[in-house]
Amino acid sequence: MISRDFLRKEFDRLPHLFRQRNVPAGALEEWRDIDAVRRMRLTQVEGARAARNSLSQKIGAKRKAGENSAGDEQLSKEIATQTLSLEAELKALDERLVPIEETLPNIPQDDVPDGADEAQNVVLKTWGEPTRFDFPPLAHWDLGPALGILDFERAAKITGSRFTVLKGPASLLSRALIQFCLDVHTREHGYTEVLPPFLVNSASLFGTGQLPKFEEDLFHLEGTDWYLTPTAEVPVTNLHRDEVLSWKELPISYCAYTPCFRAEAGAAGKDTRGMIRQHQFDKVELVKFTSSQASREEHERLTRDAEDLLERLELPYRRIALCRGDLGFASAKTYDLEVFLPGQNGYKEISSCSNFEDFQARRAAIRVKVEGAGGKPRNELVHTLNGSALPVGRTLVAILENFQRKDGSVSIPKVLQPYCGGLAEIRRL
RNA sequence: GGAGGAGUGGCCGAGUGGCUUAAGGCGGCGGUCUUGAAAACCGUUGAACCGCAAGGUUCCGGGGGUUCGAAUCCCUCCUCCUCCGCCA
Repeated sequence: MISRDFLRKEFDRLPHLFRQRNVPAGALEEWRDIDAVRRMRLTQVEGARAARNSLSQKIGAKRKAGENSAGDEQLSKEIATQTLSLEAELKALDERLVPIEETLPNIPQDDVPDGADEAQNVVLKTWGEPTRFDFPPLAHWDLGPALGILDFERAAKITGSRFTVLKGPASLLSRALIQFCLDVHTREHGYTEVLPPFLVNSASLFGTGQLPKFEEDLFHLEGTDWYLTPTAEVPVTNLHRDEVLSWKELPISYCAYTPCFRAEAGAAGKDTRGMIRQHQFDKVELVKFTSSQASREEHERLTRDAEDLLERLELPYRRIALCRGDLGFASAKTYDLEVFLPGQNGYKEISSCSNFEDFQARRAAIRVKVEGAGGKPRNELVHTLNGSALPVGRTLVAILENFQRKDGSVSIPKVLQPYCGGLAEIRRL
């Protein structure tokens, strides 16, 4: 959420700050008009309350002294009756104001490239060369079933489309990847591992920005307030919801493995083959809580932590800066990492590393006690960041496609072999 | 699932209708003392909102109600604890 104070003070600049960010037409003007009336009503209501409070005090004193207070009691009642409609109006204005504020997206950092959609994203760096083969490389949806390690048909039978059964070495590799990612982050990158609940409530989803705007992307458990988590970002960021942290603790860095569940509403016909876009996938996620001063630097570091894994796995990738129009709702700046997939002869998103600044922290009330002017302690909103490092399914796809050999077998990246009991290659089951 | 008990500031905890402007303690911050630190002592220290300011309003798990007045009484929901049942 954007602060009300900021909206007021910077109102004239808002159309510029929100350009290309998909803000409904007229929403800002509507917000300004309601806010102006609301402040007038608030002042009136609070004045009436102050009058009643002082009357109540007076009544108490009179009664104690044994004096008659009937006149003051009558007056207090009259004020209450007169204020009733004013209070109702104030409540109604709030109920119109808050939904507008809740659906305004975050404001991008000033170095985020202009652009309406993904076509205007900017390639910042490329690591490695697209893998070359002296034979026509297969896509994983052909390679996997041929090896007998990916089974899309039976998954569809058990559950439906956009699910996959992993078998034998694929299942092993999946497990190895989770372990590998967590080990590197905890032992070398300074993250603390967390294993959170996979079901989250609506307050948590509101905190990170999935609700109320994106409910259709989620799986909701009927008759409950529980949703299947779409990413570990939700439970892990909400670890500190409604808390005041100490500046000494920052930055806090967590990594977490969870399965992720996405309804993929509106994705019909997109990436329907293979296991690129699934209703359920495993992912290791990085989440940081930082001071406002440190968040840009920590964003670079977090992105490097994700890239480091791809480099160790010998997977060619590039780093993309998302343009304003392609930025997610809550993000102030996002780097996407794209891995090279021979089966599609192109780069495909494998990680998304975002700085949300105080947008999520304001929604989730995550604060830090800092020293303010004159040494007085005061609360400041933290900055939250997160990134995938790495999603297991897409990484598995990248390994299968990049490490395939002419005879249809697949070699296993060196760093993963110890995690696979020394297994060096996958052959047909 | 059943029966009891309990939710008060960053933490602990007092408070059963108006001297609560939430006592006291811990922790934090500043100071005195000290070569430095510790201890001791002194001071200070919740949040949101309206307002240029003075000042004001709201918040004692959430919501609703009674009352001139609610942390305190009533209703309801949530969470935690204890015991019982069931269970990996």
